[in-house]
Amino acid sequence: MDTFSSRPESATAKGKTRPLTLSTSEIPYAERSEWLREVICREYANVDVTSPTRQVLSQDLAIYPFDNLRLSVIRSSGISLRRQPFEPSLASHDAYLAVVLLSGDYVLEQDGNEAVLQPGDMAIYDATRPHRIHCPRDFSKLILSIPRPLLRARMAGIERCAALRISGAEGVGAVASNFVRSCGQNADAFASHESSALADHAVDLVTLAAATTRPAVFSLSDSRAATLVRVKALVEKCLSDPALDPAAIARRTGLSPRYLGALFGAEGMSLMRYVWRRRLERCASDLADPRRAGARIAEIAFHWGFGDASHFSRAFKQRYGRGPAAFRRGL
Amino acid sequence: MDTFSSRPESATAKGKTRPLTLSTSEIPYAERSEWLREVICREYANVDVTSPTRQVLSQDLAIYPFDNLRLSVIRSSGISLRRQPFEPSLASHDAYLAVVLLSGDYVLEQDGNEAVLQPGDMAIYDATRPHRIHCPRDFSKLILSIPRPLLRARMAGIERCAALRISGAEGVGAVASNFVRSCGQNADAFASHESSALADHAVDLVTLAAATTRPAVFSLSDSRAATLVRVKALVEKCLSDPALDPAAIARRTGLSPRYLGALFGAEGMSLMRYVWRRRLERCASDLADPRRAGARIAEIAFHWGFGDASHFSRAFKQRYGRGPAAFRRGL
DNA sequence: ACGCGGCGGAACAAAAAATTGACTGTGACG
DNA sequence: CGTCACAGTCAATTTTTTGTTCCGCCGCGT
Repeated sequence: MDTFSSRPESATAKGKTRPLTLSTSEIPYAERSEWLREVICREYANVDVTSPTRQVLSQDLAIYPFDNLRLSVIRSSGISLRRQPFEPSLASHDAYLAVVLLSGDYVLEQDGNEAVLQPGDMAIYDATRPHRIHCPRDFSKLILSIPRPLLRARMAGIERCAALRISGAEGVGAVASNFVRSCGQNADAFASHESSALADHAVDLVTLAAATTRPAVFSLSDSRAATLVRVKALVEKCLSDPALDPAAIARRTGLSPRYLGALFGAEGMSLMRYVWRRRLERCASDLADPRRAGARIAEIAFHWGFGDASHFSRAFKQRYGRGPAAFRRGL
Repeated sequence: MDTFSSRPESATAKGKTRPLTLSTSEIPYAERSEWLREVICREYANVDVTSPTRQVLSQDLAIYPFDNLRLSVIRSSGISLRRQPFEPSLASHDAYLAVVLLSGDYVLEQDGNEAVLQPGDMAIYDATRPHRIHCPRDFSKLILSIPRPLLRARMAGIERCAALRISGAEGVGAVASNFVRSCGQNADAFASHESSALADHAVDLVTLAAATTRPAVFSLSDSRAATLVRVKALVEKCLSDPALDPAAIARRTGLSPRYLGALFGAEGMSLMRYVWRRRLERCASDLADPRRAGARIAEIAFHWGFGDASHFSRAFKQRYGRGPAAFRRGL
């Protein structure tokens, strides 16, 4: 278990995050292939590892915890990875991987799609389903591991995208790719609340770029799930409106209040309950945000649609165990 | 009205945004200064324009509408801008400007803060309040114009930050600076809904970086920060009074000397230390000013409240690395 | 060593804000 | 259609902030 060079640290006292670093450099040649397979299986997905050139494999990787995401910086010799149809998966691996190629060549195949990446390009694929990755020579890349629910919440049609290539040459793809690269370069210097904010932006930018690349896939309205996503997006926009009630949401979405109730009921939550939960989450996030350190608690509450400080205080304590003031001070 | 080269287009049918581009290249030398003043006043803020080197001014700018923001890409010869206290303002100019320096030198002063930028660095300032910008030679920059309400919604303490420098060398500042630069490079390719999403991210990142840079300013609560600003303004007025001591400031502000100390202590500086720094900066600015080339150094020092020339010389050397005379000769 | 002016700590009063408790309507869910 | 839980209100109570005064410390010039 401790063949590995350094240990993960979620966060030090100062709030800085420290990476888990791994390297083949200390591993005897004969064992590298097996060692690498174990590492990749443990950290990303169950795959077979082979060397396309029959040369000795080498790889260095640094994995930064990034709120719910993980950002990995990887330098590697040529390598081939393949995931077979029936590999079992750990729940913790139920994620999409967004890969940003820094140098070298990278070919990714999944579900009959083939993505050939140039340095700077990005690709998204589902780590839990069969895929093949082929890199004929030395290369380096970043990998952003995005838990499935997180991604699904922002992009309804995500299940339909396999090995989706996003050009890093221009437009939103370039911005997103650049952003992830900046994060990779500066990952040592982030405090934990910063990582968390940046992770949010990263997911958002990647999905935005994906949507731009493949508008067709995502507009196909599938069913209730798509509607739900739409409604949630609407709610998100209106959160700060104190006069937000089921009727208003119904009007703005063109659905009947009853149907809305049913939609959310299927998720085990009522519509208004969802709204309140989101509002509380926004407040909590503002309270934790140093940018808002000077703002009065009641102001934050009011800003997110609460009409009454005392009510807010109670609701908050109910959800987070401690009152808003306590929450702000000792996270 | 149509002295200008191309027209703004909010959005074409395809959703692409097109920049408004302006250039001095077609303007006769004699009219450039006036033309540039008009352009800057129309697009950004009412300022005076001068050439620090008495050379002919030249400037190219492209302004991209970016949802509620505007992103400008600017290349310019050396230039000095100054906004006076009582300039009237258009409502449309009620914005903060985030400037990202691409190349050259840039010195920005506002409310007693001085920001000296390296390429890659960022700074935020309030376009509606007095400020001075000094660029001794050719430079290029991006400007992100952020409407005040937009910024205020995300950052409680925004009113307090004047000429806030954000290092682009590392951490969140680097990510934010990079992001804005990416946006600038790809601004031609964005569809309007993309611009709008990116604008959101840009504001968020800039504020996040700002918060990281100056936690002290933001950890102050609103009212305390407001009194601090008030005190600083008072100090600014009295700088040249040699009999300015904590007691005098206390009397004039109606606060106790002790409280004043605590106020400045929160910013990591003591009251008199601040006064000194400001006096030195005023002296430095006078020393660099060709109009005062004839004034004796001691005269300048006395004028800004120093009582003793030798004391001044020592303090100056401590802050600026060289003595006042050397400073005046070669910057 | 001595006095002076500025600096920052502790104790404290007043004011403002946050939290709690008791009580009331209304919508959610069976 | 009844029950129940929970959003909202008002007043009482507790905690935090805002400033104050008093005091000792330190660096500086003599």
